[in-house]
Amino acid sequence: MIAQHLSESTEMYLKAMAELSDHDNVVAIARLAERLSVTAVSANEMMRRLGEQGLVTHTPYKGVALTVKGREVACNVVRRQRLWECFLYDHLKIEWSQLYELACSLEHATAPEVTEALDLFLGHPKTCPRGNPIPDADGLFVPLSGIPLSEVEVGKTVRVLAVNATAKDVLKYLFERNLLPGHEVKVIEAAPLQGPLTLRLDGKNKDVALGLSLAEFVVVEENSNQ
Amino acid sequence: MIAQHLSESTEMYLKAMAELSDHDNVVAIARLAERLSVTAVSANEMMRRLGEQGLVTHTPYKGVALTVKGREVACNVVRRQRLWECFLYDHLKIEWSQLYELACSLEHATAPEVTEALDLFLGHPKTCPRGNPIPDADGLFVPLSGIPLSEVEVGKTVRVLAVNATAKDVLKYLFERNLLPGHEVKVIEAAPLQGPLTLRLDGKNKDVALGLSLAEFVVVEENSNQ
DNA sequence: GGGAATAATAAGGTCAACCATATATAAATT
DNA sequence: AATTTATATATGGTTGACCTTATTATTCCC
Repeated sequence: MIAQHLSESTEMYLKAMAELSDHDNVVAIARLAERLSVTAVSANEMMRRLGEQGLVTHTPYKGVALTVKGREVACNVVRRQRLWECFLYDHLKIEWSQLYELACSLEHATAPEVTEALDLFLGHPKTCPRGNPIPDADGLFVPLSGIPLSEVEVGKTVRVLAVNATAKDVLKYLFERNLLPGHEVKVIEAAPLQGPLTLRLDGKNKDVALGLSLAEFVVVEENSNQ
Repeated sequence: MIAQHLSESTEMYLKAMAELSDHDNVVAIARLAERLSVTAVSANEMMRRLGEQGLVTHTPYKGVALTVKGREVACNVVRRQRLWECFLYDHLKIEWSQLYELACSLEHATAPEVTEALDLFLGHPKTCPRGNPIPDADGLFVPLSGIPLSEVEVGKTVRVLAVNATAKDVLKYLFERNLLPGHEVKVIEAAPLQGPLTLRLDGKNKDVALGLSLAEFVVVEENSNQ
């Protein structure tokens, strides 16, 4: 199968689908539109086009899903994205909260030979600085087996596996509070009515309040200690 | 002056102008169109648009020239291009003849903070693997003081300073014949009627024939020995 | 079962960057 | 000076990816 060049727009839609799809792989077009900051009409049009290209399937009133071919492309886009994040962070010392955005521009301009040479240069990294797995050249990767911090029971202590946010301001906010892969978080309290969590980081004294919708972005390991 | 994002197309036009302009800085629109593989009509349209943005000036029937602002942008594009060439060659071990093309895609997707971090990472290189100078963050660089190999007198021995070609096949051809920066070339013979040059490389026995228009791409130092 | 919310489609518009064809104008050459 | 050649402009068309404003269809929930 010859990989003709797909537009930046196409790659962004496919990547967003891969990032948003859970269990059944289906994504509501409205969610996609939201993530990509376009109108629902535009997203619908795009889905028709991608459908014609055999990259997605659309079940009206249900949502869209990646085809095998679509998933292949999406994984490759994610691969490029996360490899660039590694490079920008480890070698260029770019600020953590800017990684996603800056790597995103580069990913669409990266030829296969550059992707593979970069992977080799970086020593075949398994995860990006945000903690997410990097698909290999065949699109394979070990999915994160964690749960959102928002679902952790009060009193438990867990370790952060990854941060799934993409927006720069959200990343900056989490970075400033040290909610980064590898850090330990104890859930001290969960305020009622979707109120914020109170967290204790790395056993330190100072506690941190975190809104529930922000806590959804933070993926932590499921099995806690004590 | 706030640097709003210019389109890839705009950057390519400005870069081509910087690469094609000689002495008086003026480029014929037909040359530009040729280099960018678009029709003269398209190039004319684009020059009107760039003129409105204050990036170029167009003197009808004479040609176009970069304004100060346009030159600033162009130098920055060239800077990004050549820094990426260094990275791709020195660190990713990408094939020499592919450097221009692959770096070209990346250059348009490179934010200022990445450019500067890359420059630092690379140790502020002065030239790219093709031998061309890399403008600094202010757009300053020492222009090459060389002449095309096509203009060297028969019998003289010169050193290659840079290769100005951009097309992959041309670069591959020159690479295979070792016409690379740093190598020594003796012009053995120049065939009449725009015929090819006969060259001796690095004092080796085997001679190389090179068409005149190809020899124009090879920039060599002016002052020869013997 | 009926209405509210959500989703899809239809119709028409914009914008950048291309294209072709035709005509007008300046420059260069004889 | 006249012709050829190069350059410029006018006109109209295309494509991808957006947009808005209806209108229609479906699903969900009381």
